[in-house]
Amino acid sequence: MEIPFAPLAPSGVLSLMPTLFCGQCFRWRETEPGLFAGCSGTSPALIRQTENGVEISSAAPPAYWRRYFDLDTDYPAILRSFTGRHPFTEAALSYGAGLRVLRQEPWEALCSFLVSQCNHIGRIRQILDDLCRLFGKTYSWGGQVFFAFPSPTTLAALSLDDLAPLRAGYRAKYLLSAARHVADNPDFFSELAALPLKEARAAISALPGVGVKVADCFLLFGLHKLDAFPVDTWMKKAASYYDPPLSADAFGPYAGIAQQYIFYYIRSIESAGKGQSRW
DNA sequence: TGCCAGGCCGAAA
DNA sequence: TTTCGGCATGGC
Repeated sequence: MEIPFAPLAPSGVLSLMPTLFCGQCFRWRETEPGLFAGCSGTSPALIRQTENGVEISSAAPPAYWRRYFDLDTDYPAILRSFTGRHPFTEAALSYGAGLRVLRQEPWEALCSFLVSQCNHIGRIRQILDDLCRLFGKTYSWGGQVFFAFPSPTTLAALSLDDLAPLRAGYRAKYLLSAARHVADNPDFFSELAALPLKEARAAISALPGVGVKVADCFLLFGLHKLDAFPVDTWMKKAASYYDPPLSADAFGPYAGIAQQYIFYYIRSIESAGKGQSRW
């Protein structure tokens, strides 16, 4: 049976490859060239990039995915505010054209970056896929099987032994403590979202395994606080690519967006140097 | 075999 | 306040 696709974004507005594979999320996969399968919340979707733009097939209403891809935020205006900062930034903005910072489910984003610490992209994806396959609800759409991200309540009821098959190492205990905290405080994320960046950062940093890096990644990718700026050792290592060093001060309230374009660009340079294919 | 990976934690200086 | 070893795991 033919799968119905509906227009989501016109050409030039949203580019799926940089958006889904820039390191802000880990569970989308490209099932065939230009076609991507993934799940947000309880909503599986197939999304494809065509010459006319992006089209989507999902049971969830278009408004859900418009919000997920942040299509009601004026990215051209934001990106214009970055012009003139530095030639390296200009190159990054050009390279990642169409990249948008997703409005992911906060719980999934928190878990994703707890798992990400001191880990490879491939293993992050593997661990999160296994987590969903083992403990998430199953959905089918378009002839494909999808696994939703398990809820905090579901994970809170598990033990370290239950998580052992994930091979997540010391990160497993961070997942469990976060799950138990959120399960005990159902309004945790909505309360954090209402706080200013500094206070929200302090609150999320109180969880075990959440340091400066995980906190800022969560604030940017989970709570869509666009001024969060997840500088990390990797970014510092890459400082040789730009002078003066990258600073959140240079990008104002949208430092997180600028950072992500630059991060994506640097990753491409590093991968090319190693002779690796797209990550 | 050794190093590294979108780090964090706790102890020591 | 900064520095540093340990922490789990697996790919290269």
